[in-house]
Amino acid sequence: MSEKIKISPIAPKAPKSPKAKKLPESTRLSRDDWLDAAFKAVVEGGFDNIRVLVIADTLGVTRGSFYWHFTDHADLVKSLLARWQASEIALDQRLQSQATDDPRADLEQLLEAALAHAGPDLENIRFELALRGLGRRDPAVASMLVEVDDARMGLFEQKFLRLTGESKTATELAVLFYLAIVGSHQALSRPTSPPQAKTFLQGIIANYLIHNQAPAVP
Amino acid sequence: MSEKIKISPIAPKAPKSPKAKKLPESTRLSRDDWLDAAFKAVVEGGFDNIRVLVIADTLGVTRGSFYWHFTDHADLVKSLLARWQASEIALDQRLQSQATDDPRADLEQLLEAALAHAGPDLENIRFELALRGLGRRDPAVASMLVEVDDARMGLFEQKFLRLTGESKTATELAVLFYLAIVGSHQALSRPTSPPQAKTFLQGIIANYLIHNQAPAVP
DNA sequence: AACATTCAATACACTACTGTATTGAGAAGA
DNA sequence: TCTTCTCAATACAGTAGTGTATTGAATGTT
Repeated sequence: MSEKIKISPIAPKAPKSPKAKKLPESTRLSRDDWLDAAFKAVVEGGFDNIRVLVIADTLGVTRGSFYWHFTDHADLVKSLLARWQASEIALDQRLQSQATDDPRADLEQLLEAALAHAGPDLENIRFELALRGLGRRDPAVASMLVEVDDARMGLFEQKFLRLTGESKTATELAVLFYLAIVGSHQALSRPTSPPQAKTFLQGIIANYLIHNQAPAVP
Repeated sequence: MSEKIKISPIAPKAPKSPKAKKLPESTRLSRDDWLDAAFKAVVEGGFDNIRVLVIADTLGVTRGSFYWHFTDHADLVKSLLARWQASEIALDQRLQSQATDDPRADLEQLLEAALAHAGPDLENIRFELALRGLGRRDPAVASMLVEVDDARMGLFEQKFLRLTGESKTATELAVLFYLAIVGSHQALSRPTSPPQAKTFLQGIIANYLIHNQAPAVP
């Protein structure tokens, strides 16, 4: 019937920018691909490093893709946080279900999970630290972190309670245990941190806080 | 002699924007005023929150002032880091000079300094955490932090050595002590952290790591 | 084949910054 | 008083980013 008159911007000459860095060169992108890329951006430069233009570049697409999968920048961040929290809850439940009858062994496993769960290049640790940084500015993030922290603390406390039989002591040991873990995250996330650092710290924490090998001092 | 012909931009009508927030309304600004303001910006939003336009606003001046005192944005950041490092070294030396003959008392004082040195609204702690965040992206900052950390560790180690008499144990206890302190920084810097949190954590650390009150567990 | 869906490219309008160059005003010295 | 520093205001040019609207190309679906 009527001829559709369409203004076309310019000729679509360059079909792909030749700087696509992602290996799955062929397929289209999913929402999770964007979340993965955003995760990496956070690991490398914190939450302020989430820039859709930049991430689009690393994915080898334009922002046209982004605004298809997400309504806006805030949506991306929110989704990323939600995904992290869900995976964190899942991890906690998995750890809880793996409890044995030896509280010390359980604590060792929890410690291992907290430090070794690091993932390739300490990704998870670095992400979590960045998240804590965000929590210092954003109350909503802060309370999410409190939830996660409390859940973890609950696990620790439970184990220490079976170990000491005394509630107050168990709480205090769990707190100390958790402080040491968070401190380790900082230490391990330093760029110069050598590979054996993890084993070193893990050994110290296990020795003194799980196996109570503190030296007797007059 | 010759008449100087000068093009004047527009009439300087508004002498001050009416949103000046700083109290010293009258005087001119010094380099340190800018550094103080940048410090606060970091405390509130990390190093990415250092924006000269914004800081100029909070100081009630324009960026004209900034580019008088600093060559550029990087200069401001560098100066801020240098000032922090210097004050940190000074603090360490002061603490070292205050040593008594009781290592435990010394350690308590070091712990107090590490947690209470927080300053108003935990400014110092929050700044240091932001700094660690920056260190994760910037190798130069990272090595500065390693220096500071090593100096502090040295103090701790020295005290624990006098306590235990054994080098390896002293190192390990010092590490654990430091991990707990860094962990405490994270915990205390949470927006919802209650005022008694500091005393609580401080008590636990002192009890278990300085006074060795770990419960005997079979 | 016709059509609809899904994903991506482009252009455009807008905001928030940095850095530079120039000008001006006030204080301090001569 | 005249001049020189010192510090700040303004205008201008440039960069980097968001968000939106439109178009286009593949990939199903019927």
